[in-house]
Amino acid sequence: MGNGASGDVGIGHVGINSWEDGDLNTSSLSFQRRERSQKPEICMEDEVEEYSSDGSEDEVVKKKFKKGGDRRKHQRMWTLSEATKLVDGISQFGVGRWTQIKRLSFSASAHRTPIDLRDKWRNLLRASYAQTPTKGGIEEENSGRSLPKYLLHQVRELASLHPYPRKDASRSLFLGQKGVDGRSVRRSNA
DNA sequence: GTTAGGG
DNA sequence: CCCTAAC
Repeated sequence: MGNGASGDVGIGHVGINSWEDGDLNTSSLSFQRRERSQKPEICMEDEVEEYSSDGSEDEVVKKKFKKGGDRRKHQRMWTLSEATKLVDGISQFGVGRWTQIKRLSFSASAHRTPIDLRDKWRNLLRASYAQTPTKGGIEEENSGRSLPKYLLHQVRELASLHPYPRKDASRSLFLGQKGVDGRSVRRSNA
């Protein structure tokens, strides 16, 4: 718990993931690219993306290369917990508040920039839009690879509720009102 | 500085 | 995921 970032992220499986928290930014103008796509390639036997099955968050790079198929250089996989947290954050503050969401809901995430959240939301929207065609004849049933139905439903609700309310982020919520923060939407920048 | 859109 | 443009 050296950094305030580590709060709920419980990675107790492997002790190699040290690149969890701690902004290792070079603080320079030249290297603003962080160390994305350049993660320390630790060739371990098998790095499986496994969660604690219930409440523990997940945080592991998609580097599942077994003994026979070295497939490094992959992207990060957004998991259900992250998608849930994203949808949850949006349900709390509203769409288009990535910076705020990242600061509150993803404060423990070293990676995933506000832009990343928006990117994932875009993909989620695409999935929520391409679902439920159970009529007509085109059955694009989920191959079980996509997100759960309830998640898709939440995404659809949020998308239908407000595309991107640049006015207010609080109130008008009923999906999972966990406690609307009293912070005004006037969070100007530096 | 942040959000939005496209590659 | 990364870059660019607009707000």
